[in-house]
Amino acid sequence: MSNNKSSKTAAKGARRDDILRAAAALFASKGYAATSIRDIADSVGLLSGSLYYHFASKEEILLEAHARGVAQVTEAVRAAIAAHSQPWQTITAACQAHLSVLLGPSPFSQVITPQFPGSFEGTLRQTLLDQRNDYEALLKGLVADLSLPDKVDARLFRLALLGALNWAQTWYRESGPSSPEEIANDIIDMFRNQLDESDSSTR
Amino acid sequence: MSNNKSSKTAAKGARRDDILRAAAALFASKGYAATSIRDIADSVGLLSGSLYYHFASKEEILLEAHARGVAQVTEAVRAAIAAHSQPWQTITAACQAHLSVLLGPSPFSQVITPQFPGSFEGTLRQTLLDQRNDYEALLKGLVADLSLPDKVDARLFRLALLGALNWAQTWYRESGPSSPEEIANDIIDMFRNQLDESDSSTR
DNA sequence: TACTCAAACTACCAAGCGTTAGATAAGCAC
DNA sequence: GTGCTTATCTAACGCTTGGTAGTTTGAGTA
Repeated sequence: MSNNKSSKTAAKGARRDDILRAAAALFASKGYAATSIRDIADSVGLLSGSLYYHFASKEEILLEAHARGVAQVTEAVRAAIAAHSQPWQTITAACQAHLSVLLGPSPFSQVITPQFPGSFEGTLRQTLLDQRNDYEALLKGLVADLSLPDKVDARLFRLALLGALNWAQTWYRESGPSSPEEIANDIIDMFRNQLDESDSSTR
Repeated sequence: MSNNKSSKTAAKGARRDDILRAAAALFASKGYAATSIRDIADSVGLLSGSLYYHFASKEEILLEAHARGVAQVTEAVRAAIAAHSQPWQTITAACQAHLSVLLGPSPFSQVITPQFPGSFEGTLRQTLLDQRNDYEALLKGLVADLSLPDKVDARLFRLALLGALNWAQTWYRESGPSSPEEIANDIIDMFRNQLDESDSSTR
């Protein structure tokens, strides 16, 4: 029965997913080093040894969770970009997508930022960096399209914007007054007006 | 001999200082959870048990290192503020001081940011938050003095600015093209011009 | 009914963890 | 020089860590 096979596959995928999801949530809230393999197993209702049927190591869990987080953000931003053509509208939509995934319910995207600071070493560190590279390149392109005035350094603009956005992970509460999209929009506004004196037609 | 006593006190203080310094550097680079008491002892040339002559626990080391970091930044910013009176000049000087300490050689200030994300629980978490509160209040005052236009939310302005600045910890390299002061200055510029159409006299 | 196999469990390992207690050696005080 | 203090080392404690090996379970297949 093909139905059988597919449900089995789905079930297996679901288990992996559960584990990754639980691990991502724990990594995001306590940090990677402070999260034990037993914490993860507990939170998904298994015993510690059982995780090694699904994953080869703790590192593998981190890498896959991180990859999913990056993929989710990238996808959302790609979709947002595709829906616009005017550069400032495009980057605004991209920032909204970025922040709404980052502050949204998915535990994967929350793994991305706080872990980063260089806390890791060697191969692990490099793999994490590689996973981000495509996304960084995407953002670079968006900033380049803005054709900023010469006096504004595009690199610093991108880094400052990204910092302002990502920092929201530190203080954002779902119960607060603004949605992620509103926050992203307001932040973009702060970065904008002085830069486009000659091109405020779309505002 | 009073000389004797003072040199003794100084020596003791110096040891504590060495340990805190080494611990702060390790916490900043590997994270608190991933840093063992033996790592700290090794890096200062002692054995693990000996640290407990100087500190009661690993947590105490973190708390004191964190407090020193916050104190260093606060002091630098206070001094910068005192030297100016015009609001935008004042906040610019404050941001320069903030960033130059944060990206400077002191390991203490580097403990402040990356550790934060909520990674800690209970009393420890609250104590860390309390240590930051005074500094946050200081910044709030600076932003309030700017008398921003009504359409700009002062809270979001402060958080976005702080995010843009602090994010530099992620990407700043001493070998890069800009100094912390230049970076802070350029970031403030990005946030500024659109906000003071009526008050650009000091630019 | 017997076989297969995914998916879990049980039980353990060696290493490392934070922390403690007691011994030791040097320096100052009387 | 005897005694107190400071700063360290030695050695161990109980516990947790990431990881492994072997066993059991239960459902699907022949």
